[in-house]
Amino acid sequence: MPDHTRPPGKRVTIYDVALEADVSPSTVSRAFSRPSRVNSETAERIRQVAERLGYRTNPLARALTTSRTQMIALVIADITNPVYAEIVRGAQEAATDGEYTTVLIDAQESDRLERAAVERTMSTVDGIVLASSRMSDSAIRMVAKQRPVVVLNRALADVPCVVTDNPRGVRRAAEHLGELGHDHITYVAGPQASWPNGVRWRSLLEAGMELEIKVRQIGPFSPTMAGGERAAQELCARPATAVLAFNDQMAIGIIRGLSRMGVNVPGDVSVVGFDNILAADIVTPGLTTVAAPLYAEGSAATRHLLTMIGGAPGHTGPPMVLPVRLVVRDSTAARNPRPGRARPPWVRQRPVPGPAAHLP
Amino acid sequence: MPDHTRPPGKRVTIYDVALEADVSPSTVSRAFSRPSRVNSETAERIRQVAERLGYRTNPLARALTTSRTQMIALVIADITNPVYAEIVRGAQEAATDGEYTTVLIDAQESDRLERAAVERTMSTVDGIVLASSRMSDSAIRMVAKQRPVVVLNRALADVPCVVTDNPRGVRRAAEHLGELGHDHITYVAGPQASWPNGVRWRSLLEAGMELEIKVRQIGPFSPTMAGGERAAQELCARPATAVLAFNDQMAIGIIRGLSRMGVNVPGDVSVVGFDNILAADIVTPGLTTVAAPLYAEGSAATRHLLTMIGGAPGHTGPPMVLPVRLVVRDSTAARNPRPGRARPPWVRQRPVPGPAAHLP
DNA sequence: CAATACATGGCAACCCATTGCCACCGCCGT
DNA sequence: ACGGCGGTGGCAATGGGTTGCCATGTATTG
Repeated sequence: MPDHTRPPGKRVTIYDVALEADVSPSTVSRAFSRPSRVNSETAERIRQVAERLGYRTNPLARALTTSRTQMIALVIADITNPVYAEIVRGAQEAATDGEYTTVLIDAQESDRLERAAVERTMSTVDGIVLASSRMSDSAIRMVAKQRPVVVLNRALADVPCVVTDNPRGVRRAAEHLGELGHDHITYVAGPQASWPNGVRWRSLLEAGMELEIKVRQIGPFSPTMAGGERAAQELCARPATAVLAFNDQMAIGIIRGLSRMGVNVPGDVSVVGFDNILAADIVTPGLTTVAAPLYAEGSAATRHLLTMIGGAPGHTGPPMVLPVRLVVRDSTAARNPRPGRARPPWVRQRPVPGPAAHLP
Repeated sequence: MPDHTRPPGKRVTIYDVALEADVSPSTVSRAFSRPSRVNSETAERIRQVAERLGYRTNPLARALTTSRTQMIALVIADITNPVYAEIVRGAQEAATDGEYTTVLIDAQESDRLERAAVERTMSTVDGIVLASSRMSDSAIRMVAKQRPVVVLNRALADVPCVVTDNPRGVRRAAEHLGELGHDHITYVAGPQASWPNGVRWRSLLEAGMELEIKVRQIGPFSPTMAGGERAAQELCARPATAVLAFNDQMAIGIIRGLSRMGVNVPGDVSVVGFDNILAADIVTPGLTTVAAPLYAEGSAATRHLLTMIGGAPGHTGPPMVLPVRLVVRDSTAARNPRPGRARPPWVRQRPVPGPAAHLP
């Protein structure tokens, strides 16, 4: 029997296996990549020899000829944002199901970093999921030209997209606030490079129109707690009784900022967030928010990407829209519960400029 | 002038560039990988042609000969846990500085998944950072034999490690609770596969010994809010006035669970967590916790890995220890502030079994 | 029994870049 | 004028699999 011990440090290749199993390298290759193409007994023998020698097929070498690495990239805007955790989980599950490995890339909310990372990774992966990309439309199309791409949380012609039903979410939030007696909603904007940010504002404009609620926008602010606290300061200068924040982190920041300044939520101001992150449930007061099916987003986007890689035409129809729901907690309440108070007590003396128009 | 338009879908290779620039492929290769080895004018010409043709060196092909992919893997136990966000940031920064790409792998707290993922990825990366690995020591050593590995949040002979000063953190927490009059601390354990979990408990045993504070352990529980809420129920059966939780998420879960049962934190029970996640600051009451330099952990581990990849011997001395600090917030308070109450009012009638001994 | 079809396995080209080694050139020193 | 030398650039092998095509050998069919 030939020696079992290979010189250490040396990779075991199909050639080594071929030698031991007394077949040609191509047969060894086929035994793994197209088992039906080789006699089952031979295949079994090869598999055993391979096992004994500790052979592992080299994915890089394989990729060189097949140009399939069995890896997909998942680009997220900010790993610090808990929203993405669930999305990642969903994507990972779908990828694993399809025998794919996910490489996660954190763009740190930076257009530049995102492009650089995508650039570097592109040639190494079979496809890309861009979750909340901060890149420009044209940059995304550029990427999509070279690799299968699915875009998450953003709609873009000619590129397959998965989005959540932002208009409906905003509408539900506005209805909810309206029912509580609020006739004016302030939208606290997040990053301008964020697609949902624009959509949410426009949806709020529409909803305001239909529901006869006035709306205005302040910001943009960083989509973080710190950003929310800064927004709170600005809110003091231009008071509001109902606030819709770009996301939960900002909403939480707003609540903290307001309470630090003696403003009560929901007594004086109602606050609604977006995303329903875990923290929304643990803050005091619990945050009313628009919940999205995070896990489903990740998994739907990834599954679609996988079919594209498998050769399906990236059906460039309308984006796939996932449903949302409003989770009502304690950060929203009826407006001005204290009778006789036209305005919350913390309104500064400076008169509020005439009611904000429905901006274009 | 030859045609500028390449057949679409076809990758541009050094051969294409060589043809256009009228040099041999090897010269093109050298123009990029060892510019000093080729005439600067030639190199410039080649670079321009390459630019015009849109040539990008194929990292896979390069890796095949150099066996360097310029990628490292960062394996984390649970992407849902916000602790890792900062670690990832630190690691990513260090990697980017060294011209490396990080591929992030989420093990979902599963030994099995972690092994599988590492297995799949190993041959594709130049090195691995295992952050809070759930694998067995032997499995880790196995991996370390094949690729440079740095282990984070775990000490392991023969493998380079980066850990935080758990003993000191526990000691500080115990001192803090002792100063508040607590003479008994209950440790709420996290995953048994977690190395810090064991260390924290043992450190608490030691600290208890020295500070003359009794200690006991309950658990293990899942290191999540849900796990903490379950722990809270068990805490009701076996009351305590001071609790040290494995991490912040459990601590928050414990606080919620307790308050749901009418127990006041910190009035009746003081709770201390570990990690100082963002949420620790936003819950009510604010969570007293042991803070670790997360970002530094990730970056230190990665930098060390990079030097190993660069050829340095993975100095297998003692682990690198990073300092911690105690962040005191509002979840800890003096024991039994209400005079005349030997025990908090919520103690069930069933007598508490004799004070837990200092277990082995 | 001849003719054809199918199941297996080998040969060799190919994927793309890297690199050791050699060849050529112009220039120097003697 | 000739040997030697540094600077450039090309040839060809290499890394580890994959795959089109052909050559067997066996099984099926008329």
